Amino acid sequence: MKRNSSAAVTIHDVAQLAGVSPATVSKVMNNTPYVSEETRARVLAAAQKLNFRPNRIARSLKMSRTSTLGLITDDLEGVFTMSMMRGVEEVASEQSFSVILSNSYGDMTRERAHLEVLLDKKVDGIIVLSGYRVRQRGAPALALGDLPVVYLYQYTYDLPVPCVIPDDFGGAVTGTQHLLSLGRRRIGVINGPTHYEATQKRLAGVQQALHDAGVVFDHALVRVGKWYETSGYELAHELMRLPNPPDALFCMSDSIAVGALSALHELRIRVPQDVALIGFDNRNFAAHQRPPLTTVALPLVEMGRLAGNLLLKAISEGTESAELHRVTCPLVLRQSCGATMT
Amino acid sequence: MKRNSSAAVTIHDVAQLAGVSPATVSKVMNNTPYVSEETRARVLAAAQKLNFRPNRIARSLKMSRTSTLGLITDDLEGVFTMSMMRGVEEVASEQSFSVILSNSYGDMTRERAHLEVLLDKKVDGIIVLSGYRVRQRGAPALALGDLPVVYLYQYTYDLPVPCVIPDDFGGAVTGTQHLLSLGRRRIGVINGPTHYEATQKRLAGVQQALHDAGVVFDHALVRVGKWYETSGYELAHELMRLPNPPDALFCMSDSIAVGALSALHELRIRVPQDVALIGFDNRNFAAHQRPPLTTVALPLVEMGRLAGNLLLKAISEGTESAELHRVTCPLVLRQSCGATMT
DNA sequence: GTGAAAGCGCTAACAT
DNA sequence: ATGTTAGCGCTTTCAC
Repeated sequence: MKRNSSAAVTIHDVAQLAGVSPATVSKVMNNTPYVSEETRARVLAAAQKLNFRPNRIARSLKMSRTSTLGLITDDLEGVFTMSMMRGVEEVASEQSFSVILSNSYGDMTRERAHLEVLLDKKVDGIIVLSGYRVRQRGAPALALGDLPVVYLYQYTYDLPVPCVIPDDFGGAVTGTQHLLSLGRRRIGVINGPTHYEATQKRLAGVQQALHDAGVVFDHALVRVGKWYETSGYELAHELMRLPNPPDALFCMSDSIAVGALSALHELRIRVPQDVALIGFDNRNFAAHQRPPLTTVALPLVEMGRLAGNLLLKAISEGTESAELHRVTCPLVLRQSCGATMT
Repeated sequence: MKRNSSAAVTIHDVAQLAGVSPATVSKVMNNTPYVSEETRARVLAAAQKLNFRPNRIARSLKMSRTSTLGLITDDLEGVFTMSMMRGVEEVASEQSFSVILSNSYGDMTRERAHLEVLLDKKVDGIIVLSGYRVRQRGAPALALGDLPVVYLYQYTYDLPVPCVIPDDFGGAVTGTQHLLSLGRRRIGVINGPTHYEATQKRLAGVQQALHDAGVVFDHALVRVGKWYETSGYELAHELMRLPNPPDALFCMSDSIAVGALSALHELRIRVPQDVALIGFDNRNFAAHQRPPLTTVALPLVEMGRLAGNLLLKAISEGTESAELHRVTCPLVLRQSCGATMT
């Protein structure tokens, strides 16, 4: 077998073998109606025999559609990025679209360079993804003309494009209601840095749920730190040292919750009997804690899927909606709050 | 501005404006020598003015090279996948290659489908990545002809392709030597499930290092469990209950180490004073433990870079080496072993 | 129902 | 040093 055995079999070869014209083969391959059953069969047989696979590049050049999406992220290391990408890839491949992955590191020069390549390669649309928590940002680093775009885990007012973010507020409401339903009334909150929008939305959600339930919100029970374990550990200690300590801890990240859990263990405070503990994010380690961590999930895969679908829709329909989609954050019930298991 | 304002400006338009032939424009754009400085300047100016960007699809069709890599993974959720992808993306974009991302979920039917698309889209090469710990596997689900391929985080003997995996054995040796250098002699090992190759290599590494140092290896100090926190917690308890307990714990994943740490805290055993603790993987939570976890790093980004470079090299040189590359796992010094900090 | 012809935007001999 | 020509492999009017 010679080296270049892959010497492309083309539509011509098939045509010749089937005794028809290339045009007819094309019609058959694209399931155009009005081809006689008989020729269709002959062509198909020939294609099969030659193991013919249409050259998508040639097709793309002719049709100026590539069935390819660009996905550009500012963080190809972050813990949230991957699940969203997975969602995008899922819906894309369901419609036999491919996705080209680019990492800008949050650097506008790199973003522009990548966007240029994506434009040159004629992708049919682009998803601009942020790996960090929800943020507002401006237009892409390069004017994209009328190429469909959707923003994922971030939003913009500088461009009329669909944006997909989690409903942090609603998630916090859900988590708080859960705690409330379990009879907890003094709910401590360990939050992340205040400059994140998520931090504020989540705190607001707690307040709202408390208010709706007629429970007074005690500011003394709120602590702000980093998103990490160490913060959770220290701040849980602080909170439990209070004269009138909380009977529940709502940690605004699972990492914080794990740190808090460690503090609670150290203090011989039982979870969930003495203090109910709930996290946020649903990272995969949450299931492996003692006790397994109840948490409000970031619907990352769903968000990715939604973004992908919005983009695909924009591509096929040629119209975009500029809506801000907030995806529901569902409660994931495990043991750290003491609710019955399903 | 009309909707289809992006009405592609082509090489013809530039040629016309510059008053030369399309061929000349092409030469200029591709930096072919032997174009007079003067025309080059004129063409460049025209291109600039029209904001001309060559259509890579047309170029690809003509040259049958796409400057695109396919990356197919069996796990677009796993904790190791992302960093490797990042490495691949890095080296690819350094050479202005794009990478198309596909997820097979480890399913051969899906793998074949994705491979077909990648072939149809004429990618220049393919990386087949496993997101789970090192494994041996067979050929791709579809014959790839002479398209360059490299295996990442897995290897095969069914195909003469380069494979890139971490040096688990060497990493375990390094970790053990570190413990030894700190005066520890009774080294407990908490390992993952035995059916992983990594599990065996790492244990072998510990034995080797012990042997080299003339320290006898005590089988009673080895425990096998899952890769998760809960396992680490339970097995650390078991180990510390021993009549003659270990003075160091080598946990073969950071998750296990975190669980073990939790057990040690519970037992009021000080880390590192009473027991030195070392993990494996260098997950990002390792830095946020109390004390921060010393660990043997999985060189995932490096591995991705190497795989990418091998593929790029295979593409440009038209030749592959079928070597098995084991990438060194470096020690990441933090506080859980008591070594001086740098 | 099927085929001939033109062309998507580019590159690469080859000629000049 | 520059232009002419002939495709790359496919789709798509438009005849027949």
